[in-house]
Amino acid sequence: MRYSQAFIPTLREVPSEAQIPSHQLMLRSGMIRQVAAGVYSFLPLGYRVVKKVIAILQEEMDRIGGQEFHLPALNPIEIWEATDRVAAMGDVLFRLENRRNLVLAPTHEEIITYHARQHIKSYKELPQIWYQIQTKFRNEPRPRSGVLRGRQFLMKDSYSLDATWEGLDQSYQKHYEAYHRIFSRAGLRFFVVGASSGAMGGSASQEFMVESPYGEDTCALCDHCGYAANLEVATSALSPVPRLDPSPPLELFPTPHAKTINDLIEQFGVPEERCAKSVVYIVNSQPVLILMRGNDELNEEKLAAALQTTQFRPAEPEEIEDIFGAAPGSIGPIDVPDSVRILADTLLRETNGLISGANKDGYHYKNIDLVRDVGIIEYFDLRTVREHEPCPQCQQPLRIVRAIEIGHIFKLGTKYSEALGATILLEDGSEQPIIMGSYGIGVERIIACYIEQNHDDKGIVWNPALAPYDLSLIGINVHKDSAVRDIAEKLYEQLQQANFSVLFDDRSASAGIKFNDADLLGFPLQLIVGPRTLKEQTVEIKIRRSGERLHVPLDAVISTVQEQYHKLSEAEI
RNA sequence: CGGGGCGUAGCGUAGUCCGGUUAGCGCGCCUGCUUUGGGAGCAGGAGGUCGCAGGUUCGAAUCCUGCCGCCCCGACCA
Repeated sequence: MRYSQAFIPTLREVPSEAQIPSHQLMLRSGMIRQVAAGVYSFLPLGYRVVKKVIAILQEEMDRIGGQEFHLPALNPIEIWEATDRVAAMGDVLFRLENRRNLVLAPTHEEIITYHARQHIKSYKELPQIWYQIQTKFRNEPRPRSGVLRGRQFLMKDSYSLDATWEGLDQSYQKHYEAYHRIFSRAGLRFFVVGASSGAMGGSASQEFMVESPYGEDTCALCDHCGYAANLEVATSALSPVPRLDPSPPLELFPTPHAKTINDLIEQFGVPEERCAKSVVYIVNSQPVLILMRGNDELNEEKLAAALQTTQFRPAEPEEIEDIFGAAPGSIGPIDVPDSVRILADTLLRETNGLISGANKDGYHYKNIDLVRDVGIIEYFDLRTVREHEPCPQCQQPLRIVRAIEIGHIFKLGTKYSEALGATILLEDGSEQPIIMGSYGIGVERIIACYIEQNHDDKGIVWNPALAPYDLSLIGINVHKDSAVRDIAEKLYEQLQQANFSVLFDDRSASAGIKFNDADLLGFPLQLIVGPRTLKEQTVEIKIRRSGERLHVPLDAVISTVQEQYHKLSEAEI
């Protein structure tokens, strides 16, 4: 491609809406332009990167036996009602209501299961891995960070169909390995965490994560043993609050100025871990009292897992007054109405000597014994892990980091096959729903994360794997200096014959503009043809990542480019 | 959906508080000449419904009301 003919609208200044480096650089390098919040056009340069990512995805999915589909983005709403996901997804699901009710698919479990139901009848036809790379639509309440969270985005989604749970394990493992290869080939530094399966349903789930301050997820990591978990499910090795023996007697005491756990600690000198914080949630319109140790933070994802529902919310202060007869700062587990279900974090399991509200304004109880004084308590892991707590595997301190999710693998089980009636006959003649897995990779996120990890103050630093072009061929004064022009044109031809994709900067712009644009676009190699080096019958090769410059005799240019390019490609893997 | 910020030419912005020439500047763009190894110089030029609608006023980018859009924080996130 000749630069003079190319549509690559680079920007010298950073558009004010872009806050993070990848967004700024994708705009500045002319890869993308915004059309609306969370909606972007990929311009030719950016789309070349998309296509390279897609090629990697296809190769690695094909390698594990995946078969590529192209499923429709327009789905009849009925199929989404059948799995109850119209309600589950709420406003995130785009709906079209002219003539026939349709939705824009945010994911494709339903359609995949629909086809499986149509045609898969026997265990003999399994396993299958079906995938596609397609545009997904999700009406995100808050798109952000450029293409990192869009309302329309490209996803590689795949689905495994198995007859047995062991088969699912194998399909899941294949994806795990394929995902490792994909992200490694893309040049990303990433890690894998155990994750919540959320509203998708199903059992095991892991997320592939890129550490970044701009991430929307938080993970607990152990640098010592490699433990890694999304904070939604992370645990630590903290010891439960030990029982006192003998159990001291229950005692009501006035606490007129204590509204919070910290007030109790400051005013009465009680140890934090002996305080039981009471939190009230309304779960399916029923009140639930949740006891947490001290100032431990309730984790709503864990609560959802414990309750097996996401239909809950914190109670309003007025509701708490109505139910407990006391303000939120004075409630506790003693003398609660029978209708209130009581949950407690496992750190409080069957312990005693606790201080908590008395359900009477201005009073607390001390020496509460959860076994002696409180009715039925259900114990669950409900707390949010904090920085420096001991790793659950090796007791070394945990690190808490922000991360961007680039891939997610799920053991779905039979949720969708049951809802849509996708069943098979087994060897013994019995009928059983197909056992499914679901696996996703965000294409734009790979690109944005790559740029987050590979840029400098001049621009992007592409590796061969994702680079939109292999190299920039820069002709200095091409339009005036016929010697430069002839050599550059000749190299342009030869490089293309040697199968390199080349952006030939044949513009009449000054050298500085060309150098800066080349650094901004950041192709792995720059080949600089100018009168200065041509006097010595050489041209210059600049390696973008290292900044290293080689002066190469004219007859050795192609072979040196091949050699350097090969080196850069090797370095990635 | 709650909180905050912003909306002036392709990009970045001044002016808005305190209404008053023809809305200013840098970059980019067009023409000409001179330049050309890290974002050239000179000269000339084009480009604006000041987000939209209504209101106040002799007069509105500026004040008031409503709406729309974008960004950030939070909630949400299969």
